[in-house]
Amino acid sequence: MRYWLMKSEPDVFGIDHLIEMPNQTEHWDGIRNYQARNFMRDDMKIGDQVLFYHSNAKKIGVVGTMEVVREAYPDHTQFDPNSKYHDPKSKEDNPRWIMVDIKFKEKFNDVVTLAELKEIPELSEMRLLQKGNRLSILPVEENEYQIIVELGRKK
DNA sequence: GCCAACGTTGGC
DNA sequence: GCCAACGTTGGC
Repeated sequence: MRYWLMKSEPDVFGIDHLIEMPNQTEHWDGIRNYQARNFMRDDMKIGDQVLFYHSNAKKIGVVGTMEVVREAYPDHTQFDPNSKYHDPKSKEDNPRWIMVDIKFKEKFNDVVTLAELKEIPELSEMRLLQKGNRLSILPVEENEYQIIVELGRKK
């Protein structure tokens, strides 16, 4: 089993949106970065555990956890001319972009903020905290995942 | 709103 | 293949 962190802007799709979805499950569409896509396509498996991260928010940080419930399949928004994620270069018979399905697991009482994460020595190697990181999907080490979930549950 | 740090595009 | 110009992400 692997561990991941996935970013989303709460104004667009936050953890509360996920909680309100049918079966508390939603497809993670709109990924248009090749590295992030490759993580989803090649390495993300059913049962993988995921930290839900709010970016561009009043309170930036990890807000809860989710689980992968469906592995990579084509992201339909790439073929929709009305979608902001429309990609005219992507062909139906050879889709460029894919997505996975994610199910809600747990919401912390409060955000484990980015500032807090930066202060924890054990997390100093986290990819999330490295300079210049902009990937919206990142692998997380098991111990890093455990530390963050423990912090969240104490909130 | 600013801007650093990327990633992508396209001319050559 | 190089690289300038442009676009995006995301923290502050």
